[in-house]
Amino acid sequence: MGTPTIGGTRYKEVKNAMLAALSAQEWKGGEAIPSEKRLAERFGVSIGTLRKAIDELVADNILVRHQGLGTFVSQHQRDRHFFRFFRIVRQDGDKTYPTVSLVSFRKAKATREIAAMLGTEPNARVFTFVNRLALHGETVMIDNIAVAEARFPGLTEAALRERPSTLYNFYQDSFHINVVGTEERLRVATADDAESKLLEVPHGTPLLEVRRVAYSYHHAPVEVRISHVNTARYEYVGPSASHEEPL
Amino acid sequence: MGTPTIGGTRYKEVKNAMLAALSAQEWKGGEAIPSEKRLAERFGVSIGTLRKAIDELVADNILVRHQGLGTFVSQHQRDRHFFRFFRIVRQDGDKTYPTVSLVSFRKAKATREIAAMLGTEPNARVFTFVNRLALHGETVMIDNIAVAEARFPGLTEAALRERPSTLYNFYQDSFHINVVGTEERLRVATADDAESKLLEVPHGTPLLEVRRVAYSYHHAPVEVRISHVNTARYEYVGPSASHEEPL
DNA sequence: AAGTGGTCTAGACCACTAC
DNA sequence: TAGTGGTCTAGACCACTTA
Repeated sequence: MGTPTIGGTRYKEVKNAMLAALSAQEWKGGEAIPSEKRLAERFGVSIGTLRKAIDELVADNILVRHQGLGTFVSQHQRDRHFFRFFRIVRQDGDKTYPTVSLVSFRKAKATREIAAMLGTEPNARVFTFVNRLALHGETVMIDNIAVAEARFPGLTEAALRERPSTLYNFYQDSFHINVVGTEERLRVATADDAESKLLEVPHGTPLLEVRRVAYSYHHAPVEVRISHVNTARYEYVGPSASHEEPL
Repeated sequence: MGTPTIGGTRYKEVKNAMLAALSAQEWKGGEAIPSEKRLAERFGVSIGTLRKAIDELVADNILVRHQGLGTFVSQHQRDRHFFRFFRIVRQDGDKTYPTVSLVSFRKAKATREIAAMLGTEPNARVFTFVNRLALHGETVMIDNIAVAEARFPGLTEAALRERPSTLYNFYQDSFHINVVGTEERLRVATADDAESKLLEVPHGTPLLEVRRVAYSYHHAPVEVRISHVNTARYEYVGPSASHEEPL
């Protein structure tokens, strides 16, 4: 193979070559990639080795296999792994999809903090917008979101408002950016004026703050999101740290 | 093989047989299991198939491989995956091991809620104890812990106090119980009288509440823990939802 | 040097999906 | 029926650890 990246082993080389192809949008979100046999020939490895590379990409949630159908570039929402990124559930455990509405949208310069998290230069231009999320008809969560203008050229309030699906799906379809992972930090914060109105709680009510950075391939930062959650009736589901299937 | 559990495929059967051997304490925490060659012969499968079973057990954090040395039953603390279970870090990202001190210990009947989480019958006898955790010399977190008496026969305050290592390591060494996964729910709570004294904050100060159930093999509940964290200078690190290694 | 896990091969057969 | 991924084999050679 062309060894686009030097990896210690054959299958890592194959994995990196496939990540490169994904970054170059040779295969786009939702599309099927070539069959294992064809890819094995293309990269000059046996099917077993090719499978090991794909195994890791599947473990990373970058690809999805469907027996008898093919292997596909992960798509958000449609793949029902929506709740991997949306972790707020009712305290009785009930999971529902949130109703999202856009509260504000503007262009701005990144604060030092946001720039650092986005990995851009300080003062880079960013789009910032605020979403209100409701569950069971009740506003539960306010998201403050920032993305780099350079990565989302031509993003408009109208496009955001009219997106047919989830935000990460919109990033994928309209900007060919695949969110494949996130990192989150949680702490307690309090409701400011705007939030107390939207959430219908008194000013200063303690809220759960979730600071998230979303990443694409190669851990490249895509989006920064600071969420404030009213946990009176809802809560955040943390990591499960085990994948053992029930018998 | 003896098919102790019916699994659709050979490697799942092998995996279940190995889980059974682990539950039966044939291989104990920290010990090496037999070599791949020997295990392949024992279960009557090829090495490749045996490896696939072990692959999953490693992915579940139940086994750990060391090239040239062997495959071992996961040990807490010693394996440095301590921070998989301890998720509180300073807001600047600094990670340190907590200093733990036992505040109280007693036998009691489980509340309905605790019994449900522990999977015991209502009113089952439990041990409940409280730990105070300090980071950088500052008390940051109070843990309220409950375990079933039936699973921890003869547990005493002295044994707890004198344990040489982490709690989960103590469970492993003294009761042969391996914690392999957790589930956590987070919300905002407030400091009660006892907590406000220990954490040196005013009564009613909002705290981050983490409700955790720890599981052993086959998702069997082992321990329930309700933690209250002062997030003024510390925070909770959430799931990362991606395992892609940096290049 | 001997023993371990890590990688890799070149197939085989099965189960599922679409036509 | 043809094409796909899912499982499985029976080896080979390499890299690492211990002695």
